[in-house]
Amino acid sequence: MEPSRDSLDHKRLIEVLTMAQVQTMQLKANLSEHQPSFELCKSLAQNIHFALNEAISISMAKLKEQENHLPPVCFNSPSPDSPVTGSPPSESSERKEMSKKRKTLPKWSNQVRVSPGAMMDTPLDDGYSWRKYGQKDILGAKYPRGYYRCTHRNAQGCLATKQVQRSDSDPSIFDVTYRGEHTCIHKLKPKASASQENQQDYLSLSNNLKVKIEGQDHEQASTFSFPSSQLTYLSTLDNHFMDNNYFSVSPCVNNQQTTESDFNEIISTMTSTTNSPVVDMDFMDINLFDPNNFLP
DNA sequence: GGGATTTGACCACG
DNA sequence: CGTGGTCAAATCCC
Repeated sequence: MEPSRDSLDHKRLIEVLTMAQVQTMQLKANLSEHQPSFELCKSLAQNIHFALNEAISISMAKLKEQENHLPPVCFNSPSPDSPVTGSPPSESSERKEMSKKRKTLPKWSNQVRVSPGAMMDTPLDDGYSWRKYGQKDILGAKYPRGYYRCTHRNAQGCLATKQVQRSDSDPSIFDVTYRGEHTCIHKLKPKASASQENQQDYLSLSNNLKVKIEGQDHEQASTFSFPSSQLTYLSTLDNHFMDNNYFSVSPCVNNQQTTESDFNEIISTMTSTTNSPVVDMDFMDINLFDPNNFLP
């Protein structure tokens, strides 16, 4: 039973808002710590901003949609194979029938920072079993890029692949780009059962894990971060293909003695300094990395 | 011996 | 034609 586009958008809206809420809790928790990580706060605030931006964008687009009685716009960008009734408006730009070979798979990337001491070549075990099928020196990059595909490609026809590249600026950061969704019946981590310690391993390895989802047709991208502490990433972001970014960690929320004012201050500061017209999709240009936007 | 990795060649795309 | 992604033979490792 195929859900309607409308319900998909609503679902997406809920996901995004849930995301914002989760990140907000994490931000609060972090601020209540003895030494709040500025980087973490910045990252969380940025993610919240993105999430809310997207939520507003969805809402406004839906509103416009209803006003104009236009066919629904779906914000669940992937799944290009789904035969959407209605003309795709993005087809105006004459793409010369992009050969069906590449570019058809959804793509998103993580930035994984491993703990500085552990300079392992395997940045982050994401729970899937990968098989390396290539390595390439990339122009301008200090380190080669590794190409991996799902081990079950032959057995189950799983087309998921990923690329891993070490950041040349910071060798402890790996840029992991996922492509395609896992169709394999996959057992999460053949190792130890999903014990708490094992999950703590994930945390220690992913000090700062960013997930960037990229649609194929538009440049719009959403970015979310996974902080090292109190990782409680609940949403599936886009359950079309986000399975392997699903980290379920015991929600060890800190004591909630955070002063609401501190938190609100940061948020208000952020929104006031980045008062962009939210609907525009170019919010990636917003200078969220200016520390002045976040300094208390 | 079987599966994973390495590595140069090949190919598609811009 | 250069670059990035994939193939596949050779090699490695258990």
